[in-house]
Amino acid sequence: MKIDPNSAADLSAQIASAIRDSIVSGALIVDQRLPSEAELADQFDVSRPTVREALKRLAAQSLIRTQRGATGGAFVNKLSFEEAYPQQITTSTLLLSMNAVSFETACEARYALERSCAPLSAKRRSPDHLATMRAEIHRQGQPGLTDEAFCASDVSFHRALVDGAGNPVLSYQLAGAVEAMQPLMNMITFTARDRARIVALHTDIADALEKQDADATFDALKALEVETQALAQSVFAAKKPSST
Amino acid sequence: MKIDPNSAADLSAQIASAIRDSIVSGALIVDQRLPSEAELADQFDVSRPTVREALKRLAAQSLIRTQRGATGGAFVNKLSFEEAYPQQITTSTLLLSMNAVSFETACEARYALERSCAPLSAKRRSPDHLATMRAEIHRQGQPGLTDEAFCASDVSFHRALVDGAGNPVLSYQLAGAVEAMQPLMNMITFTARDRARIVALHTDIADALEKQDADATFDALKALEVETQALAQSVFAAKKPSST
DNA sequence: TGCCATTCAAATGCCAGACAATTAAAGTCT
DNA sequence: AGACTTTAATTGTCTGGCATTTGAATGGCA
Repeated sequence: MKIDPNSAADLSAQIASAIRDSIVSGALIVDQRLPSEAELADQFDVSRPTVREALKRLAAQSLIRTQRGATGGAFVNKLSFEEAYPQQITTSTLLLSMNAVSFETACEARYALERSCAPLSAKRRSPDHLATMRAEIHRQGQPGLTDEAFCASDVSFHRALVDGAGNPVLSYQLAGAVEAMQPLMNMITFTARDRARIVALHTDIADALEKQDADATFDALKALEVETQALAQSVFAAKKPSST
Repeated sequence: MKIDPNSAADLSAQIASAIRDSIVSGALIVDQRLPSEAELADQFDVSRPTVREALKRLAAQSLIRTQRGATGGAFVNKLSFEEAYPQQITTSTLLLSMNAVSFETACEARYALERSCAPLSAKRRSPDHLATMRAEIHRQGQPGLTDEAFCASDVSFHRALVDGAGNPVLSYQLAGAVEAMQPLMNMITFTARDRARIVALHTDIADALEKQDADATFDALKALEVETQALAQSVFAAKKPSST
């Protein structure tokens, strides 16, 4: 594990990169303690603050955790799906907002991914998942619900659908796509009529899942995408009544 | 933007979190310059090294970039898909290796996601994408190719398929799923017979895409998943000849 | 002996001040 | 006007130090 003091890159970035490589390659294993900051400073021939900056970089990616005290230090962190979710969501959200991704593109991706869960979820969904979906559908039908709360419930509904597939890798990947859409969805104002249509489609999905009918689930999701795209188009068209 | 000096959390983590929130919420916009380290230290009432640790955390997530010199400083970074790819891949790889995700689960997720690109890719794939896939297929047929090179070519092939859908959000999400599988695939040794079967299925996929036949693409991907799962099962069974 | 309080040492968290390196802008000379 | 020099601002790095946390060793007491 060596660094180049003459490189253009920051020393702390190089050190972080070296340690990261050791973790990814498996040279450092989970829960293994890294040398103390002072020892690392010696090894890399830099000062302690520089080492600390490197460690903070790794901590920001949840690759290590630090613990104070006598037996403390930096430890290789077991990256869990739970820890990775928020990062994935933050990154996805920023990607959408900073790259002028159209609603259409984001929506297309989201439903394409979600449909990929349909067959698995139809096969494996637990009664719990179904109950969550039914509960969210019920909430979505309540009058007086704000648009934000409606969207949040929508996210919960779809999370349950995705989690129903019983595949943590899928759930992780989908978390970004589904949750990152929320800011975009929040830009839409839902009329009572819109909500009724969406609730009806959600009910179709839940019914199909209850019957463990993969094809019907798939089709209902497809219908929901079409509905969502149409709704968005009409809302955006109304907001920006362009000339001619 | 305030922090609590009595909180249990590190000051640098709190500061990073505060700035991150400002970026995500849109209070800080792309390319906007943050106050200098000295000014931030004043504002948050901490020392400069502490501010620096916070900034390095944000830099590790590509949320800011720093520039030295007279007009330098920390700037809100426009997070691009290209920057986000490697992070996504690193995270996905670690998630798989650290959480004892079975080959079966990872493979299932990967192909489920990939199949979601099939209809779009069949519609939109450019001649370029097709050419890349054909080239990789040809490479995969070459004798003397190492298993690692074969797997790398496999990844390129599937990347082309995914990119063919022409949806950057999909490409981003899939990058993690496809590339993170590579270390797992590398554990498999491919016989010439295995490779021939895979190449045949790859050819089926390319043919279907060329004809813009979404259903055939979907089915060929399904067949490839079945083949891959069977292959992995036989390899793992051979490696671990359990008792009885 | 067994248990509890105390002390100790190791490690991270934080700070102050300083210097080096870089870079663009302002100033100066031809 | 253009090329060169100076200057100021900013990040990158180092030194040294103190505060805080925390587990472990120590020692006293029942």
